[in-house]
Amino acid sequence: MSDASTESAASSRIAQALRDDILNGSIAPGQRLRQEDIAERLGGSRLPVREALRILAAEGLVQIEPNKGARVPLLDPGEVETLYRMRERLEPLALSESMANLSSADLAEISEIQRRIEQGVDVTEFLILDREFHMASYTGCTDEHLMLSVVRLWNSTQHYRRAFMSLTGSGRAQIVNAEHRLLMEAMDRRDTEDAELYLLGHIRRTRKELVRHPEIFSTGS
Amino acid sequence: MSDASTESAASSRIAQALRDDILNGSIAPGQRLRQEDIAERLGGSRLPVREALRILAAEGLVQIEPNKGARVPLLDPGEVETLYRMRERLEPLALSESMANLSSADLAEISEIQRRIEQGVDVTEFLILDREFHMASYTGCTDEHLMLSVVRLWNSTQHYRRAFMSLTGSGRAQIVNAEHRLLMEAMDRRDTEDAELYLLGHIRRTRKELVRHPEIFSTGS
DNA sequence: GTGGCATGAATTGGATCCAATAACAACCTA
DNA sequence: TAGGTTGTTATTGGATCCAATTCATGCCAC
Repeated sequence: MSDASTESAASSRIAQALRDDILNGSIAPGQRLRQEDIAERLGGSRLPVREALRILAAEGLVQIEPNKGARVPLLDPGEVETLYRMRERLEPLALSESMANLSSADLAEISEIQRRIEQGVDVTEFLILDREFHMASYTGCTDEHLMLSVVRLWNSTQHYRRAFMSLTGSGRAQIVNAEHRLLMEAMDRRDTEDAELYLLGHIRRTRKELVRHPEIFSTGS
Repeated sequence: MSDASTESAASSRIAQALRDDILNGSIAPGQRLRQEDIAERLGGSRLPVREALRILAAEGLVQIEPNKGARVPLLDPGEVETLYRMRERLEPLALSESMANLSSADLAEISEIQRRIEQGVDVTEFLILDREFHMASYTGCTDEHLMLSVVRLWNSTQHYRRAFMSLTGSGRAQIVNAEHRLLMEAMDRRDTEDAELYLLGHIRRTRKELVRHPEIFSTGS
């Protein structure tokens, strides 16, 4: 994103570049990541690349096998389903911790993101905005552990969310928009209980739809 | 070849040694970990130490600040409370995923662990056995992501669990034993719903007790 | 006496080189 | 011809050396 930032170390910079590549689909699940290639492509030696891979492994974006290198995890339907069940449990908690600290400006920001979602229907754009929408609703949650776990869950499932959206098209967008609006309305009312419930339903419905589309997980090889 | 097992790489070996030191309290929260010291103490150069620290950071056992080194996280009461709320949500899920796959031999093993808990009252021993008890109840959960999250939560809160047990003594042990027995009984009945509920109550009660003892978090400085 | 600043030492981050391990291929043998 | 074996190559893991950053100490000015 912001290439202007020379503020961070080389290791963080490489991690960020790889993270972007994995999340936007440039690097597909199952693909192997050779240290030397990355070092040459992104600049620097292999050492910061190794550290970057460790960072990404901590975020669930790659998995490292000793003496075998790093690759983007290739998940089976059962694993993704469990990740969604984890989201169903953790994200309502993050939302409840966030609610009390959300300013009306924050709520306006969330509303603005949703407005943009309802305009643009491009899949790539939707994935970005949908993530922004939910993350914006968690900005009031100050707990680092909880937010890190939530981000990990989003990262690990990002590819399958994109595959699902690419497959089903914009037909389901209406349902998502309705769910988002219900969630926003509860948040505007400062009703934490309702907000948690709508969020739970939103994630759970998505999980059930994902499970019904196993073709998303075909490796294509 | 002096040691029995040449099984693991130096980086994993160092990580394991540090993990043990942190979990058993040899390295206290807030303490800084200098790479050169560790390298000298455990053998090897600084490089595998750096990788080991990354591994531990992924598990929540240390936190790394750029150019400032690694230290064992020092949590405040609010953070620990949130970690326990996360446990309340995730561990019943892990238990439910586990239940179907537990053999009667597994249940017997759990029962045996609980039997040993009810004999020995030593704090150090209790912490080990209590962890074994719960982890044994999750052995049927095959999902790596979920189990890794659960282990992270146990790791991050280990020190405060020890401080709490050291403080309150064995008076509370009776309550824990009663809760464990209720949980075991539900598991023996293959009643997942009840088991989840007892587990939730067990964790939640512990959280509330922890919150009522803020002296656990005094740094001592 | 106190605050800011510069200089030094200590520590982390990165690059290059070397060793160990694993994937791969060609070969030989039954 | 099939299977095992052995040698080669590619890739990761580790050690040493050098640079960059941070922290502490002490000094000087006010």
